[in-house]
Amino acid sequence: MSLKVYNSLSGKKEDFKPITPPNVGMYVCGPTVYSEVHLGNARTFVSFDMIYRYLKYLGYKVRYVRNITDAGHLENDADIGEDKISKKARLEQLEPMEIVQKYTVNFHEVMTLLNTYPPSIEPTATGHIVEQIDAIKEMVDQGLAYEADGSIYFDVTEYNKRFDGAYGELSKRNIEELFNETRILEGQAAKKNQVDFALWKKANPEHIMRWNSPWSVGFPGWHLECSVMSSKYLGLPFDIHGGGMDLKFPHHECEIAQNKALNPENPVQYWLHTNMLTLNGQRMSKSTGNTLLPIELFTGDSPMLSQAFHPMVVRFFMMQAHYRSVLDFSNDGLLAAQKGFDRLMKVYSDLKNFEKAGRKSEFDVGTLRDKCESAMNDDFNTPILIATLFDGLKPIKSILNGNLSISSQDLSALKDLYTNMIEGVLGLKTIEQDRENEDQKDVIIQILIQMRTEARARKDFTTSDEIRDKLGSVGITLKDGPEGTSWEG
RNA sequence: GGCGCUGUGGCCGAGUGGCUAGGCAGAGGUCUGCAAAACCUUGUACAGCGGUUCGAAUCCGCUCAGCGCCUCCA
Repeated sequence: MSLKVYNSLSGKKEDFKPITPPNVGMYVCGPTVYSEVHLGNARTFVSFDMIYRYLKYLGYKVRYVRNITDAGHLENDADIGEDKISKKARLEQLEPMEIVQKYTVNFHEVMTLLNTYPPSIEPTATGHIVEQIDAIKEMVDQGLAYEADGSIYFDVTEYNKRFDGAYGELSKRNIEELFNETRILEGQAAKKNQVDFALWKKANPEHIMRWNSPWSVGFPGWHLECSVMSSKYLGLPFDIHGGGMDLKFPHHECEIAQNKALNPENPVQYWLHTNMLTLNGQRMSKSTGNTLLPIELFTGDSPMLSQAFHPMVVRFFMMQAHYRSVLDFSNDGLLAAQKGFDRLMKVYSDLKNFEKAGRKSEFDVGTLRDKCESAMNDDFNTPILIATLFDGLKPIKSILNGNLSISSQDLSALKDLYTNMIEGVLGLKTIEQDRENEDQKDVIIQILIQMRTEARARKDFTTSDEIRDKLGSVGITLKDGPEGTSWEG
């Protein structure tokens, strides 16, 4: 069975056929680095990281391009629009590139904690001003963009005439209605039409991010960087373009228009969009205080959380939902995910250390692998993959305690399967403890355990229970098993 | 108002025209001085009302509820 992906452009699941196999080009819209990366961003990039990982698992050679938007992101589409980066810079009294640096570093830190691979290329908008100016010139020459008061706008009406009403093909939007919805905004008379969007904006005197261009000293429009950088590094057409659903319109719609203006064929084969994330059932919003930063999740520093959650638990939680479904973050959901994650990883880690293979196999690794792969081949269905991995836990436990025989060949295939799926595809890794600290703690607790064992041996349960209860009150749980007592906490 | 999505057992969350999702919690059992842990077993759910069908939670229609996008957003 081969990979199928849901293409937002057609609204259907389609067979995935790269243009030049085994190479795959994938472009994902990255963050605008003007504030700390938030959970929704993180989910999108974790989703595409999983997609990247699975494509690699299938043997594709993937060039994964994810941009950093560090300029040109307008606050709104009116002429009074201001660049997000420079606005923040004025607020914080910093150089614009200082803001960019600060939040780029923050973004990378969070992505590293969530165990995502870095993209193959991570281009910045400010590093491609020349290319953007060239693209604008080309569009002006073709009559698909016009100048107004030092700024350049894309002429959507003209584009639609030449491309058979293509504007709106991705977001399924009716261009006529967009025209009718025209609102009168102060100071935006320069545009011929409300739906036209900026390719170049003339900078106001107080605007501190600015570059020379043939038209004015200014900065590029937001949508242009992605068109320019995706085509520069992946060529046109390329295989996959991804991003959050909220970018479908206008951002991706505009990207398609720009790319078609520069090169008439469809720029992208498969458009993949990840769904949004809610927090306690509501959309995240700074104004209502319903927000959560990844860092707050990892440290537990939020009134919404009862405890800290390890980045791997967060990632596991995300992988338990399909990337095209809305995912609701809640403390209870994370708590349940943590338990499931621990159970899965415990057995997985025991499996890795298990060496006692038998002569024949009573367990069919191939069937399990097929199930894992068909789950992922069906538009990257990670919830099914995880369910399948859990299904495998029972026979694995039987193998571990000697009730089920497995050949050495199958044992290594089984280990490979779990490693490939858990670490490779899902991008999960075992939570490593602070070993040194743990060891010291263990020595102390072992002494108490021994005292309790002695008390129990002489049936002095008052003393033994006192030890257990006092340890319990500081969060250490004793577990009596057939091979003695162990602890957790 | 426009476009789109969702409504699944206590909670989270897949899927599907007839065949076990899975996780968490709960219940029963094994073990144990007791407890915890661990292990084993266990749930017959799919918003409501109509319709199509031999058969629908799965397809169609309506109703109700919720959500997202439509302005910057991943």
